Amino acid sequence: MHHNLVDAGRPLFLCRSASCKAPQSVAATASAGGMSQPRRPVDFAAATPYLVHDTFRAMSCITKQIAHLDLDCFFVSVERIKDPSLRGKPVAVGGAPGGRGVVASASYEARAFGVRSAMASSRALRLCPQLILVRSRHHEYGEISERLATRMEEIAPVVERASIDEFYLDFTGCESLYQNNLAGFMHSMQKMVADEFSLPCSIALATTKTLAKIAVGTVKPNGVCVIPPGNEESFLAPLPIGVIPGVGAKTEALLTRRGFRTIADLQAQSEEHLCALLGASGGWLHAVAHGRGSDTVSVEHTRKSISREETFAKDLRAIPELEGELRTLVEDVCATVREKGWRARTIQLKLRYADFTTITRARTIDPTDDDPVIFDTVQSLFRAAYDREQAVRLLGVHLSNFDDAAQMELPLNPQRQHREELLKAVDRIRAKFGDDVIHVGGA
DNA sequence: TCTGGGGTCCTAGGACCC
DNA sequence: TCTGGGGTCCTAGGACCC
Repeated sequence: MHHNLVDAGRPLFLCRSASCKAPQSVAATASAGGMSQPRRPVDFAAATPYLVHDTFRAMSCITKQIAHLDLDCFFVSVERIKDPSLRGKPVAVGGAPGGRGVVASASYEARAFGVRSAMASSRALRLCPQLILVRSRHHEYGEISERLATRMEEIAPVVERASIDEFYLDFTGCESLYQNNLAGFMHSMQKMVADEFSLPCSIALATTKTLAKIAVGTVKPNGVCVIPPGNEESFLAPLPIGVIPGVGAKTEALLTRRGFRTIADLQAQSEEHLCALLGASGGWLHAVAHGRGSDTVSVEHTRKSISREETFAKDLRAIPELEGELRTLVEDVCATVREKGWRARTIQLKLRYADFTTITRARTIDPTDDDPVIFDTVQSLFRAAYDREQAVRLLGVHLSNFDDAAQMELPLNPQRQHREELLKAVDRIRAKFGDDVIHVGGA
């Protein structure tokens, strides 16, 4: 993702990425008409010789064919499978309405009332009193997303899981496997997702990831959009700059102040001018406005950080209580790290006060996955940082800078081995009986 | 309006090293 | 007496995404 275009009004860097919010304006999309469905499903094992052939072709001809598949209000759609009575109604999945929850996903019926994701649930209910709020079941959504990705890997050559509800598929050079009718195949794929998973989705096909993502936003929900090569600039021109993934509220405000409204306004500027405004990120923005950008769909992805945080139902001040919360967060996050077989080097505490000011404090130590070691570090960071005048709204523990334990491991000494087994056993007990039944003591 | 939780990436500035 | 230059690592903060 590219972020940080703007910091305190100053232009900063922008990196590469692809993800974006839904655009408001819908450009004429060159959807291929009269498309026929492929006659048979593609068997990729059998197709390998073609793939090799097509890969060479793809390398020599530059034009990519990248699809972006985006599940429409995914969490709500999953809840509607479980409870069909939610169909056609304003529904939001999210946190407790009485507490401090926010909306994670809103149905299009709810969006008509102005309900948006990340909005406080209480505000959503004021905007739409008949709104049905459903508690989020993230685990379930993750499993369905996983199954869908696996299914897509059977019918598309290269699949990147961009998020729980977004996927990129690279069809470059494989047109012949789809009867030279990729546009038609987009519709087949959409139908497959509807038939086999009961999930609505939107799909766009374009020459870069960023463009496909922008395009899909113009046809949601339940749309298909194909941008034929060569039509990138004219497609983008009328869209507002805010649809570009990486241009968030701050950057949009900065650009608006400078008189930019549509992507056409960006296209009219030289790269130098945009760089003068935004620093090096201006170059990236210039490329995206002209329909260029990241076109590498990559299959594998390694996590760079693992974190847990919790906003309390009521602000807390008592130190034993706060440290108890920290202990739970540490145990949680450590279990995940051990599951992966990793060890973290950088341990970060996050502290948000009642007035929403947020600080982070980090320390880098020898690689570890050991609860007490990490807890001691977090506790000392907390004791040094906590301003006792203020009540605490949120605490978080964030681990990063991983050493792959399997990779770096020298043979374990017996003590270390014993410790590993102890920690794993504790994880199993916690998983079975709950987090509070057992804690690990010092090494 | 009153702001979740999980991430990614980027910047600046300082420490430290050669 | 006035102050190099490049590189890397670490920390804090922030923009942005779903």
